[in-house]
Amino acid sequence: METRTATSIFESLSSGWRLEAFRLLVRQGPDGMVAGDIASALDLAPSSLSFHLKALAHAGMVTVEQEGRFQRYRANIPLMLELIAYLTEECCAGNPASCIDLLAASSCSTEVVKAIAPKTDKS
Amino acid sequence: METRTATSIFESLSSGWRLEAFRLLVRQGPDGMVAGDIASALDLAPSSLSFHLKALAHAGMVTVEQEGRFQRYRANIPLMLELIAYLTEECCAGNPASCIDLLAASSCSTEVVKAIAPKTDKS
DNA sequence: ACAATATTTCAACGAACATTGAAACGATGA
DNA sequence: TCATCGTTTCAATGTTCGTTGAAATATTGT
Repeated sequence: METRTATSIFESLSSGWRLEAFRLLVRQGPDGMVAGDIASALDLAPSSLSFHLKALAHAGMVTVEQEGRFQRYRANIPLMLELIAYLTEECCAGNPASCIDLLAASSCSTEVVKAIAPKTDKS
Repeated sequence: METRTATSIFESLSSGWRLEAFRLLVRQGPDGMVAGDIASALDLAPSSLSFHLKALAHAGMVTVEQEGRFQRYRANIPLMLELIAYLTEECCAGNPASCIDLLAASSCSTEVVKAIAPKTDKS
């Protein structure tokens, strides 16, 4: 991932409204949400939400699909994970062992470990 | 992690200079770097670098320690991982299976898997 | 075609950010 | 203590961001 891409994503997540909108869409998963419902959920003016969704879409963090008279937005999970990889790869490169130890404390890694653990330990 | 904390961090990483500085410090690991060396490495005016380091420090992404007449900066790796956990926990909560599949494709998770794999498989 | 609905675009205003150079601060060594 | 070095602070400037309300666009149902 290029620096410019990463800064664009970070900028898109640097607003409270945009971060809440993105996390809301992450929670909805593949179903996504239409603009009006997002605006209602966040209690934000449609005009302002559109501004923020456009910023998220420009950064690639959400996708939009026309659905009748609605616009359905979805979180771009793969890109989110690319961003995480971008941040962590340098850490791992430097001192993999300590980075892994720290990652083990994160909730998502915990999920990963739980998914892998059964193969390593029966207890 | 609170939304406000996360947006503060994202904002701190939304500038090219700050992202480069942070990644540089991540690469240096526990050794960190003094301000002047960071300025040289990035070819940035000391005054401007100070502005950006202050922003990173305010967000908690770097720590600073006086060392004689130098100021030594270090990346706050644990906070970076907390941020990753903040982003990924919602994803995992919704549909753990697909989130794990996607995580497996990320470079750092690859490192994690490599670290765990030997316990699970001798090949 | 017309009206209603969903959403975006636009202009304008105020607020916040980034760069610059000069000045100030604090630590060091002669 | 004096000069020097490393770094930060400050003020000024130009740029970018966020909200608002009105207008425009696009889709649907009558």
